Amino acid sequence: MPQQPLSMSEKKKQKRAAILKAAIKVFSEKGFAETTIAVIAKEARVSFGTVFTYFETKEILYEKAVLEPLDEIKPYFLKVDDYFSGTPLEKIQQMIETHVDLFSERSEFLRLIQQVLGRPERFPKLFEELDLFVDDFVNIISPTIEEGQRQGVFYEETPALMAQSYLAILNGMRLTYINESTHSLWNALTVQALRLFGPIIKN
Amino acid sequence: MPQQPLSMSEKKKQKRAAILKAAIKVFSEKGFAETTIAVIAKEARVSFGTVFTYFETKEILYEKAVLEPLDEIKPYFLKVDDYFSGTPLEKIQQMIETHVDLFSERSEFLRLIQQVLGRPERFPKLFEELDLFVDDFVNIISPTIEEGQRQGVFYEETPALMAQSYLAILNGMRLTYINESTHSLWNALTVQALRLFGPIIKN
Amino acid sequence: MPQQPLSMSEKKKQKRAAILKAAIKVFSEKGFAETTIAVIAKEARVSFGTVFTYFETKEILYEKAVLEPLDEIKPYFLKVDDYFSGTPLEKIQQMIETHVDLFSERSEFLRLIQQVLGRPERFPKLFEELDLFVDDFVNIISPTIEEGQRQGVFYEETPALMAQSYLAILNGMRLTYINESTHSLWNALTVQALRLFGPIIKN
Amino acid sequence: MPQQPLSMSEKKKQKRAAILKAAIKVFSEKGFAETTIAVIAKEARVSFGTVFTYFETKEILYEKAVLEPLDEIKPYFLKVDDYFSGTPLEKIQQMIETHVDLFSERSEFLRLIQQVLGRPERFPKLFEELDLFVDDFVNIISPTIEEGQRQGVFYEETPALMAQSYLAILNGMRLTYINESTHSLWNALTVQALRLFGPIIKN
DNA sequence: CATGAATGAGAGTTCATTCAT
DNA sequence: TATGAATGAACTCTCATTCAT
Repeated sequence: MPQQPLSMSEKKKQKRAAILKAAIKVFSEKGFAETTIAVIAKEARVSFGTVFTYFETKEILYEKAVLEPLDEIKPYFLKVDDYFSGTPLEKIQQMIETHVDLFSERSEFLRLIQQVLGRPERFPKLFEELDLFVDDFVNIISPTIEEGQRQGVFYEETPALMAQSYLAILNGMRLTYINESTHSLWNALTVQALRLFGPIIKN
Repeated sequence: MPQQPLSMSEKKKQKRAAILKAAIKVFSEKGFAETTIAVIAKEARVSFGTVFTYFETKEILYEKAVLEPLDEIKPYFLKVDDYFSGTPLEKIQQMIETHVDLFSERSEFLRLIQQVLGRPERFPKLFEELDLFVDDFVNIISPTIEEGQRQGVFYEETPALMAQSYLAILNGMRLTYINESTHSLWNALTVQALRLFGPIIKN
Repeated sequence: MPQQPLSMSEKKKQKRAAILKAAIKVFSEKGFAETTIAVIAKEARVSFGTVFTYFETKEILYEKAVLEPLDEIKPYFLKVDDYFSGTPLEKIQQMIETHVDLFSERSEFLRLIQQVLGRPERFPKLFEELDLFVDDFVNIISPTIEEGQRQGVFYEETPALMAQSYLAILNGMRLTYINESTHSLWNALTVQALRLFGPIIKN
Repeated sequence: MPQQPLSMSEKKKQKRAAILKAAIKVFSEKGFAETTIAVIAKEARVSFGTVFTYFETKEILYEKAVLEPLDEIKPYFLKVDDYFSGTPLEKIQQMIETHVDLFSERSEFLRLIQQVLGRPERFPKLFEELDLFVDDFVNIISPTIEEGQRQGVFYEETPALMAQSYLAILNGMRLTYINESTHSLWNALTVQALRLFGPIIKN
């Protein structure tokens, strides 16, 4: 019986989640302007009025649809030491594999981020958020890069630039490539990303 | 009298060019959906009715606005031997510098390409065009890469992948970085791009 | 135990009254169309679902919200002999003072009535009710007017018209004036209203 | 031929006027909130899109629909000396007749003004306008009232109050009365209004 | 050719009302 | 009985496109 109110709010949470999931899907495919609330509602199997019950405006829904996936991938970028271990080279290698995997399985992440990066004046708040995320990533990853540099396996480059060029290549990975699940392609891309850090000879 | 129709068509060409230029600017900033013909017309200093005199629909105008810049940058990707010379390493280095320069000065190129790449189902024709462009680039650049590999200065990687990862990092370069005209940043990015081809130690 | 249902219905009555009071306030300020049930509910400190428990539709709630204040002021218009005494002039003078006071303290009365009078086709039932009220007032007040006429202190005018012009001036009193609680203004207005009945020289 | 451009703008003016006329009609009947642009468009026999060609928003259209009639009636209130002549009593009498006539023939004036007066917070700009209009009227009419007072035919009352009570009775005149075109009723109302100024005995 | 008025499909948003809990 | 989530009709406003001038 004490679960009763919980199950109530549980149902609401589920519906909210369903709408958000639908929004992420549709927004990532069609962008903000060409997405209609009606389509999101249909995808979420609710009436379009219900969308407004959970999200006040389309704009707010978009923000949530961007920030929620961002929060989901954040740990894989910011908790490097929790997820990856070994030598700096090994850690970076694991990280890259994880990131490529992440985007290959949930390409919406990439699309939404690209949409925001392409329109900084249109989505200033979200852009700012991404900017901070980049800064955080740079700060988190720098010590590992520096250690690798001391070990002589990474280039003597400012860690910030190395991190940013890595994000650039990640970001620039074409969704069409990504969605092709040819493992050999991923491996190759991973190696190429790694080469931004140090001179890697595949064996 | 025979000049009359010529000067007329000259005037018309100029007007058409003004509209297209305005369209490139506005589309690159606001994307297809959030751009209105009225704004393009204002930017081009013509009435919005005139836009339709030169371009049948908004859709067609967008196509031209994407393809024209694409044609403009094509030579710098496809006529590698005309523009760049020296050893493979030198050629690739010159090429990268040229491309980064190109995007840093006219970031609309990058924006428009990213818009199309982010919506392949929405702009199938344009996407196809970009796809062909990538293929062409890969074919053009491969001999140079292979020669570099034979000389032992480039990684032993399939040239296609190297070319594609290069395009990825170019594409992923953030417009905000790009627009900052700090030369040191460009140089650094150039070096990082070069590292996708071979192990480069800055001196 | 027999009190239980009584106290229950007491509680219900209080809640109903709270909602009606809130409705009167909000409807008088915002009119029918721009009032939302949600705002009334908030004002009454109940959930908006509860409003529908007590009043089937917004339309019905509006009717009650108009008629209840009307019933509240009715005695002051229709029970002239109960409230006022003395010569016809004295009675009318007292009446006017009472009416001006009434509207000055609870301007919602005036607002709601004006809303209905301004939209006879929209609120036919309520308009009819007001019409009957006017007729009743005319009938009630006529004997006093006629007596005053016999005494030579009132104009020789059809009592109906005198009553109606009096209602007109009452109705036309601007709420902004009314809400300013300068007593001198009220007195002056009272005198002016009185002058519709007979030639009054202030001393 | 020089008329050509004139006739163009003439046509536009006519269409604009048709829309405004329709707006005045519908707004006066249904109020702001319950009026839809579609109905105004239908009444004006244009597509509803055309309404927005001439008036940016519904709000702006309402403002024009209130202010234009106001401007139309203003002269009859503010140019007293141009329209009326004779003794103060005669002038005021003519004025009242004119005003009652005005409202009896174009009752929209009255309705629109009442709507604004009933919602000062909702229509602050329009309310302010009406306030200024009242002030102007008071200033204009005061000399005539004062002269009448010197002649002993008007009450010794502050002219401002006399003017305001006159506006009150005008404003409070019920549209149902007004629209009944029984001349005897108008005459009677005119006399009653006059009695706010001085003790009038009908003969 | 150039212009911009006219049109109406289509989108976001509001809100009365219903009804399951 | 009280609540508030769900619904969808209805409204305002935008804007590509057409076409008369």
